[in-house]
Amino acid sequence: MASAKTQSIFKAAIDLFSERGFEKATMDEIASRAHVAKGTIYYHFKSKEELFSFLVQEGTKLLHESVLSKVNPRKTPTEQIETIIREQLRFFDHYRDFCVILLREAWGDDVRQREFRRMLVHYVHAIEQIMRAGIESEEFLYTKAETGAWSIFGSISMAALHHIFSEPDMDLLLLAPDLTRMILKGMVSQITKDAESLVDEAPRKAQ
Amino acid sequence: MASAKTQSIFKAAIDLFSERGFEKATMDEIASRAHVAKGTIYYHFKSKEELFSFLVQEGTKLLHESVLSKVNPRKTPTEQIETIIREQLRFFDHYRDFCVILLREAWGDDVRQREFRRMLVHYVHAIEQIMRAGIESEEFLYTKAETGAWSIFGSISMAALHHIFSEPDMDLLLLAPDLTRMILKGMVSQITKDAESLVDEAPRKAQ
Amino acid sequence: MASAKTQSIFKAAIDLFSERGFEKATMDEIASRAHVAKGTIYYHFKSKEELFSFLVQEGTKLLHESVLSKVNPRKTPTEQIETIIREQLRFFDHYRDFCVILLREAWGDDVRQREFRRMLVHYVHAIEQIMRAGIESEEFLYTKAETGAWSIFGSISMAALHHIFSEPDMDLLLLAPDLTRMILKGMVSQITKDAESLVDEAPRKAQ
Amino acid sequence: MASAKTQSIFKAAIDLFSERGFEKATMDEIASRAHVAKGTIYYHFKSKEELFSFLVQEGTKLLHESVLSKVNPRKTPTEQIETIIREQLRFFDHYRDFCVILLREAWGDDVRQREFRRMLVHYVHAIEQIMRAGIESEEFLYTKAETGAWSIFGSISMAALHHIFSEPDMDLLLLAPDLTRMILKGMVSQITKDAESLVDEAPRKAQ
DNA sequence: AATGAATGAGAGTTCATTCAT
DNA sequence: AATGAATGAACTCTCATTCAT
Repeated sequence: MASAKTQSIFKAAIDLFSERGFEKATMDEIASRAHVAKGTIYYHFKSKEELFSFLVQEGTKLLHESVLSKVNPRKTPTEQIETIIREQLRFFDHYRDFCVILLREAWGDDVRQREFRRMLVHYVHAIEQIMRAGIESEEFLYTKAETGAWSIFGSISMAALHHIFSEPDMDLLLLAPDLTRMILKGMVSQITKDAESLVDEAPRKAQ
Repeated sequence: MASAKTQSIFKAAIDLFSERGFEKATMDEIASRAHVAKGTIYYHFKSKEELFSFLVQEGTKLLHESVLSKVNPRKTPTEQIETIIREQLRFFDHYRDFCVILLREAWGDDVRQREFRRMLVHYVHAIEQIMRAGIESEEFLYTKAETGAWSIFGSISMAALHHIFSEPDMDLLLLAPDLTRMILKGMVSQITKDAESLVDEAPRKAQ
Repeated sequence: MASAKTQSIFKAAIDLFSERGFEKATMDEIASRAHVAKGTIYYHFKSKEELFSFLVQEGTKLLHESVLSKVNPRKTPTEQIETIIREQLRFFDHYRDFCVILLREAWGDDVRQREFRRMLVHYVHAIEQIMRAGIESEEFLYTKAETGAWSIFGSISMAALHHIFSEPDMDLLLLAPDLTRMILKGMVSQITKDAESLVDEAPRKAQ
Repeated sequence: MASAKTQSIFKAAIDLFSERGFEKATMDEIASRAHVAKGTIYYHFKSKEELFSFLVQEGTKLLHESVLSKVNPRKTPTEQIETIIREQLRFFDHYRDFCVILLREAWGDDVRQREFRRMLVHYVHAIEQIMRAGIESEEFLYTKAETGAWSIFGSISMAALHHIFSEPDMDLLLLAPDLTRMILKGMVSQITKDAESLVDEAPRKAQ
């Protein structure tokens, strides 16, 4: 599972799936970038789909671990969310290729895409749990936790994705302060916040 | 530009690009779903890329118009953002196929993808302008407008995308209240907000 | 179904399937011998299997028609069998390639092979019917008709097949007198026949 | 030549060549069914062709011995033929896999197939000799011995082959009485035989 | 303005064979 | 004597594009 060849195939595959997308990445090019013969890939992975699946599984597992292992469950939900934002940015910064794959290849009805979404859902669930705890303790405003979690995930991911393409040399961690503030405190400043009634307080029991 | 044939090719193409993605959608299937001969598509569009580009251009133009025409520039930035959230959700709800294409096909280095991003950037710029106005008038907390705009766009888009795949029958507009509250007021409730110092107030001049 | 291209693909396919067998015949070579591009074959036939099936169907249909149309149902079973031997040899002589395919590719558990056998069984059934009629009228010695029919088919086919490979220039029809005599009158001469009791008379009702 | 490994490779190869045919049987599957590593096969056999040739040689040698050792040269040609029919059926019943290989893989222009036919010809020659003796002694009707021998071989083989696929559980020896009668006495009953002149008496010297 | 038969470069995959251990 | 990871040539099949009609 971690021979030198397997490793180098793995690396080349991430590279190329990120660069060209699943469909346009070719096994020929993966092989040549991994400095192995094409047959060697098929000796280690049953098919292109399986290579991709393996990579996605390892990737999301790593995302899950990298981010959530940093979250201290004894801290407040607010602090936990703040950690998630920071660590997810750090992960995306480190694994830019995987980040691109993640946000591009998860949407569709292929088996591979469904499976990918399942792994992603698993990660977002963790955010959802923190939200629920915060709502329970009234530290957070009431929100449908599922929507909230995906909103947070989208906020971080899209900001990261945009910067990966528009400013490739930028350190994505620089986005953390702004994203944290926006996600936790919202856009509207204190001063005007009380006055407005645009946003209805959601009933605490509706869900 | 809008003959009956062109229209039906257009519809079929959106359908299939959304269903299968750019690479897996075939001209054969587009032709058959549009009830025209394959040659006919090439009579109207130079290539698959061009068909896709045309579709992306019309789509983002429509997104731009559908959403921004509803924004009243004489209202407050807060109200404008609220309108954008609602109208973007309405648009995504109406054009789910395009929404999927948008979020899946924009990321990569192909000409087609770059062009797609340029159109998208144009749309997000409009959000950015509103942010800047709000920050200027101190109605909004200070944030790097670019990051903020993409964060908002990501928040709405990802929540929508998730629900498109997990609850296909749901009316996406139902996400509006939660998203609006999260984006404008943030997650943290009033009570605890003052106490915490986790989120540093960003210096007003840094950008 | 009978365009010039389809015809030439058909011819080339028979040629090559006979020359190399189903597995070793390549679509590339079939295409080049048919003077069409490889894609053209796939435009007309879904797959190599389907091309083969089509060819087998046409071939066995032709065998069936060529041989059985010559059989006069008002003549005696003996005469009918004699016709079948002669006409099957004529067919094999004319379509040597198909003859080789027939006897080589029908045995196995692939869908293609099962289907092939079904067509073959259909042909041998016709021989079986004649046998049954002859047995009924006591013109023929009692024999299990199924076994008898396959015995006749095997006798003709194997003799033909052997000569196709060992004496490619020989007219297979020259085999007709010997085969007819052997099949109808057996090997043993009149003189000795009565004396021997080796072959038990089969009970007329056993089947 | 007969180590435990060689034996088990041999068995697995017969199995798979019969099940899938020469081309579709893979060395991987043969190795795995023989419970040896793939390299081991190549240690014992130079190539797939050679493995097949070895197997064919052993098989036809066994056929030759199994059948002809039962033929008593002091008995009449009629009795000898009767023995051959019975014993060939017994052999085919016992080695069904080899029987299928025999009748499927012998026809073609590959070296392997030519060699196979040479072995087969050797066996059929033995039948031919008996025929010649019978013709000489006027116990048999005059027939071109070569044609007659292949006719007999085809008759037995095709009947066996058909039943192997259509009634896998049947004992092939049950075919012996019918085949013996057909081959020795022919289809036509005594009563009508004299009357008919359809089958010309072949001139005794033509060959 | 519209067609669809024809194309061929290029994709994913298989597998007999080799060879260092 | 035996192994199995590695190879790459060769295979089937796909599909955007062309062009004569």
